[in-house]
Amino acid sequence: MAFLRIGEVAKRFEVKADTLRFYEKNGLVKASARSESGYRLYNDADLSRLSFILRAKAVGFSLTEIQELLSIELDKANWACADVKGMVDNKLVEIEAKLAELNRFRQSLQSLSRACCGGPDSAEHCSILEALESQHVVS
Amino acid sequence: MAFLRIGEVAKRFEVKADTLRFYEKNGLVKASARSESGYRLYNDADLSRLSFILRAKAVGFSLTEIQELLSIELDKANWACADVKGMVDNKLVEIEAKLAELNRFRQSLQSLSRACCGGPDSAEHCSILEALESQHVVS
DNA sequence: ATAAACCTTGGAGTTAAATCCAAGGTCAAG
DNA sequence: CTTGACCTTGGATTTAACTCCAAGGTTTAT
Repeated sequence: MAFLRIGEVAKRFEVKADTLRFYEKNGLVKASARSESGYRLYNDADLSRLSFILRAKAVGFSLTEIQELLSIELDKANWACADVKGMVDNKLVEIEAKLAELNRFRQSLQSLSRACCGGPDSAEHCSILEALESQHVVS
Repeated sequence: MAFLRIGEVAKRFEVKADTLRFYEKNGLVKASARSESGYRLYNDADLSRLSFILRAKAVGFSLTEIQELLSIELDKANWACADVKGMVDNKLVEIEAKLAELNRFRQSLQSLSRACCGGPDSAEHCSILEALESQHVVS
């Protein structure tokens, strides 16, 4: 169980040290120890918590939502399984929706990419909007 | 080709009229006509453009990125097919990555949901972090 | 013909999520 | 024993993306 200081952690996860302090201030990750001189020391558990946060952020969750998910972790004993399951299942629904939209978007861009000759000709006929309109679903 | 005023558009797309004016100010969608008295009038093309913007936003693109994609549309004649294809293919790579991450996240939450009894018992053993750790990929 | 519900503009305010700054303490290397 | 790279805190600033406000013009329903 090696301890890392904030700069090292920042480098590994490609975030600013300031961001880590910001996360700590907002109750997202807290270095579980301090050196004699007050330096933050992160252990493996801290790092997986951070990893979770960054991954959740990458898929579009806000810090508030992430905190909510992590709060389950904080005092598991005071949550009923049903609560946890409900919460997680809600997030799953959101994720499914995002996944569907993302797939749709990908399809559109793929069909555009295929339609586009890719050569030096004018892109007169490469229309993103046209490509997307084929999948259009507005009232 | 019916024209809609800003309030109607706002209602249909579930955004604020202010947001539409904001998008116009930032070069994202502009009502293609105005009434005698100066009211914005949106036509179908405007609406599909707006639809594109909102969908792109929903899958996590910033307004700047969206503007970039739409700028292709603006003066297609001055772009080579290769430029467009390159740009679109870049976005596709980003989308694939996001999709992969989202899938990974979903898997984790699913396995957590399955592991969680869902009953009234204490959630002592429902660990989001544990669930995610099984898929952990940090240096 | 007037109230209620729209719309206009310019500009100010808000929120989330950082990011930066200043003033100072710590630590390893030469 | 000092130089340079770290770290600390509190607080200010920035950026994106809205969101609101004030003062006033327009439309529509009664």
